Amino acid sequence: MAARKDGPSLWERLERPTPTPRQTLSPRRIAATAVAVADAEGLDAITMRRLATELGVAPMAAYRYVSGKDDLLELMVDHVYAELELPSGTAGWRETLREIALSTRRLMLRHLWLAQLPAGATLALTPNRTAVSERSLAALAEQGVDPDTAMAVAATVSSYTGGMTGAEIAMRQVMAGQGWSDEEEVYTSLAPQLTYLLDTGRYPAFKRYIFEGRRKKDPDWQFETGLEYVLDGIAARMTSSPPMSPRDDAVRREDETGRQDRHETEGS
Amino acid sequence: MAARKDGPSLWERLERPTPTPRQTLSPRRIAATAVAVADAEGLDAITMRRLATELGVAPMAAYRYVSGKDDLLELMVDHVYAELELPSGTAGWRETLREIALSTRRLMLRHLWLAQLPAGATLALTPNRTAVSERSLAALAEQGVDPDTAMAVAATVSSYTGGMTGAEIAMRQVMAGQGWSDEEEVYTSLAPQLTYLLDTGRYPAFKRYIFEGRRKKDPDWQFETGLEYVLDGIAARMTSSPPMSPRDDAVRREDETGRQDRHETEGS
DNA sequence: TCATCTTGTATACAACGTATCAGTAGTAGA
DNA sequence: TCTACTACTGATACGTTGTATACAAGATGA
Repeated sequence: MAARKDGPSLWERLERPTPTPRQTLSPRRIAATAVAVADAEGLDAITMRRLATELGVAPMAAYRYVSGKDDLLELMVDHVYAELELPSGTAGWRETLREIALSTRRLMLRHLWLAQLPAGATLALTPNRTAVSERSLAALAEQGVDPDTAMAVAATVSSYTGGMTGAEIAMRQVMAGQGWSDEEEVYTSLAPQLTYLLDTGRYPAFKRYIFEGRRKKDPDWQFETGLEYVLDGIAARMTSSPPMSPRDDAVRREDETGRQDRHETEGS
Repeated sequence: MAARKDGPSLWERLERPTPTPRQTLSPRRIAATAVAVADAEGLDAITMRRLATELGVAPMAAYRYVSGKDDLLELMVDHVYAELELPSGTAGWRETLREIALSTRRLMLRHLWLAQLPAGATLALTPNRTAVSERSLAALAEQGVDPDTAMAVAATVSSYTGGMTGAEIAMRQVMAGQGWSDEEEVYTSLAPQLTYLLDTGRYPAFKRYIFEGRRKKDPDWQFETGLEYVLDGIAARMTSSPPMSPRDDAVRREDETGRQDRHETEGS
């Protein structure tokens, strides 16, 4: 502490690892690194300190770019939503919404930690997430659907998608933690909690599904079945009540919208 | 440290506050207390220490009853699901599923922290949560729906319900944090984040909703509209493909099922 | 050359979840 | 009535976490 104001000696200077090329950090790099860690080890591995070591930087360094951990999580969400491939644009509303739903599910399965986020964080209004909503709303507006209905429809599909996929991921992780195989010895190697529940006899219909369900191991079928229900229900209303003010001039062309020229956080 | 083995003196004994009536704790009391705190101050207020002081007990005391904080959260979830009023049983599947969805939404709005839980915890298989699934599955089985389809239907509705209500709660909290009033000065007092997004011009359909949406402040309408879509879509499939093996003997009566004689965590 | 801005670093702290162990009130045998 | 036992609660402590604050070193512009 004595030689503080004298500056470092020559030897100290020589020993200093690298003259730290400035600007080693950026929101992009931070997001990409955090996402890589979360993909590999789950959301619990995301720690400001862990992130710092992964970036090769002091624990507090990232705070120049994110105001705190919540910010970091938002950044991560936006970063991965840039991956989501949006349908090209000429298909009808139904095909558009369907493809967005399937893409979203694939995205969540690729980044399981998305399902571990508190419900609020998943819904944060980040640029790339908003682009997805925009695509859905635009497809509906093009059909002449009024804004309120369009939002209700889009919210319905995306709620279904998020909820269903979240449940699928939770189930997967329980099964992985339990070391289940792929076959039908479900009951014998059941999680103790579940065994207890079923044996109370209070859940016969649930039990029947566990024993007799054939599609238990087919999450694709489950997801797509439910998705068709939802889309069918929407379609019924769309055709029964004729579209209001089709080609309203307030409906912008969406060629100019969407994802080209995206926000900072992009690519991977 | 000297008089350790002599035991407390008479005066010490007299001074001891209460001779601690045994069994001050129980899972019920723990759950009820934790729920009360979370209801009043949000999930972040739930701390093992805070819980302990609220119970008037040492920080580690609760660990005799829950193995850790995750356990505590599960206990809380189960505790509040005991509140959920299940439909009485004679209505058709559609009315049953509809009422369960509405009840679930009301429950979540009463306990906003349910939406803050990581997606996995909300789906934990607790007795009272399973009772809700059971009720849906039973209503469908009674109609002769096979177990796989019944589960797909039930999962669809509950995914929709959880996702939609979670989004509603997140929105509410953003609005509350921003101090919005009830009227149409939406854009001027908009959250800065949202203002920025809209001004990029990349989200015209989204922007149109913000400016022209009439039902923005009507979450009941939004929820029920989407719910009808979902139920309509299910109904279409149910009638088009005739039920298989109606009154199959594997379909138990559900008079005996459901929620009477519930698990430990009950009431409030 | 010097002041200023930017960017990463060092240190520190309060709060958290929880392991461990000690104490103590009730119960059961003698 | 005494003693041993058991079930429960309390105290203490440790490692980790998010983050406030103050500082230093490279970059920049006069």
